[in-house]
Amino acid sequence: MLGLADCNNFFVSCERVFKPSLAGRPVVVLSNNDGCVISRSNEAKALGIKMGEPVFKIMDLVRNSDVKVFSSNYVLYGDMSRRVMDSIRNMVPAIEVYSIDEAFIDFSGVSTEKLKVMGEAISRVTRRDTGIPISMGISHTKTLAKIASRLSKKYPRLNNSCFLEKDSDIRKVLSTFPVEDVWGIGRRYAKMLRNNGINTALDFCNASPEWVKSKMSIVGLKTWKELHQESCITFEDSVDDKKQICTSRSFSKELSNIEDIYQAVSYFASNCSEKLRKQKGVCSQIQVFILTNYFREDMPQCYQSIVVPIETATDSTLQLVKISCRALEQIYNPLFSYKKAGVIFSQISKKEETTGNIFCDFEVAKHTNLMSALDDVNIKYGRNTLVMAAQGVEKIKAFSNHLSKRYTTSWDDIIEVKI
DNA sequence: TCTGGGGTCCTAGGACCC
DNA sequence: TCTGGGGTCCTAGGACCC
Repeated sequence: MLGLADCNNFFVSCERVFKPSLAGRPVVVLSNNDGCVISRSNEAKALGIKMGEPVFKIMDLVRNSDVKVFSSNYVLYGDMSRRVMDSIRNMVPAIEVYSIDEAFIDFSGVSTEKLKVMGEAISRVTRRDTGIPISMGISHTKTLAKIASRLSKKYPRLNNSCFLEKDSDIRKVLSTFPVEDVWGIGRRYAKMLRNNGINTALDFCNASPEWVKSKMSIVGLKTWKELHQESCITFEDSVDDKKQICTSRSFSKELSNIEDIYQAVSYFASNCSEKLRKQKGVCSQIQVFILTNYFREDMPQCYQSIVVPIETATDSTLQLVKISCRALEQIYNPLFSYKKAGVIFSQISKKEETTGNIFCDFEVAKHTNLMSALDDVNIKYGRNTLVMAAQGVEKIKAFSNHLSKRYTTSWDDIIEVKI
C-alpha cells in the first residue's frame, strides 16, 4: 500500500504556526511581487477567494472581511517543509518527497490493521512536532492515495486519515468523485471527458482502455490503470537530478533599458548555476527569454527566446552569466518594454562524467576552485552574500509588502548562536 | 497601478544516417 | 502505373503537476 501525506493549506499553515492568533481567521499568501493568491485558509476559501486570483481584484473583500495577507516567504516554507518531511520519515519505512507540501509513503510490509492506526498517528505526530496539519490518504496506488487524502480533508470524522482498500469502497468513492479532480487529469482533458459524458472518476474507469489511450495517450492510460488499482506510477525514494534548471521572474515594473535587464539575467544565470553545482552537474545549453506585459493591451507585445549551445559543458557562474548576457543582447529590442525574463539551463550532465575539452579557452580548475569558495561563503553567510558584479548592487526589487519573519532561519539568530 | 514560478513527460514531424 | 526501408536524434508544442 502507498500513502500520501499532504499538508493542509501549507503556506498559510506555516504563517499560522508563528502567529497562532490567525487560527479561525481568513488568511491568504500571495505569489512573487504580491501578485496572485497562491494559498488560502479554509475561511478564505469560504469567502469565495479563488486560487490564482490577482489580489487587486479582491481588495474590497480583503478589507471588508478582514483577510490577513502575507507575501510569500519561501525561506520559511522551505525550512518548515524539511521539518515536516523529517517528522514523517521517522515514522515510516520510506518516503518520496513529491513537492514542498506532499510526500508519498511506501507502506510495503505493514499490515492492514496497523495501517489504519498509522495514518492517524502520522498526522497527529507531525502536527505535534511541527504545528502543520496534514491529511493522509492510503490506498493501492498513488492516484488512489491522492483521492483518499482528499477525502480525509473533506470529512473531519476521518481524523485526518483515510484508508481506502476494499473494491466496494473504492467504487463508491469514485462514483461521486469529479473527474477533473483526479490526479493527472487537467483542465483540457477534463473538458474533453465531460464533452464525452464522462463526469466522475467512475465514468472514466468504465471507459475502454483503448479509447482512453487514443484520446489521452499513454499518460492518460496510466491514470486509468491506477484507478483500477494497477500501480503504474512508481515510488521513487531518491530524487533524480534535474534535467533542466530554470530561474525566471516578473519585474515589479516594466524595463526597457538593457542595463537593467542585464542585471536580472545575470542574477537568473547565477541562481541557476548555484542549483546546477548543488546537483554536481554541468550544462552545455542555455536558453534566455524575455517578454512584454501581455496584460497591457495598449503596448506592443513580444516574446523573444534564444537557445545557445556551449562548447565545453561548465558549472562556472562566471562563464554562464557571460554567455547568458551575450544571448540577451541578441534578442533584446529597445523598442519594447519588458515585464519578465528568464534563464533555462539544459543538456545537463554529471560533472565527474564529463570529459574535458582540449580547446577549452579558460582554466577549468581555477573556475572550480573559485566556485567552491563562492558557494562556501554563501552557505556560511547566507545566500547572495557574494555575487557577480554584473548582478548589480541595486537589485531590481520585487514587491513584498507583507513579508513575515524568517522565524526558523533568520540570520540574526544564526549570529547569536555563533557568538 | 496591480495578473507566480519551476518542473516533467509524451507525441509528431523533420533532419539525417546507412 | 512504378519513387526503399528502417532507424535515431532533436525540437516544438501540448498536456500535466505542485
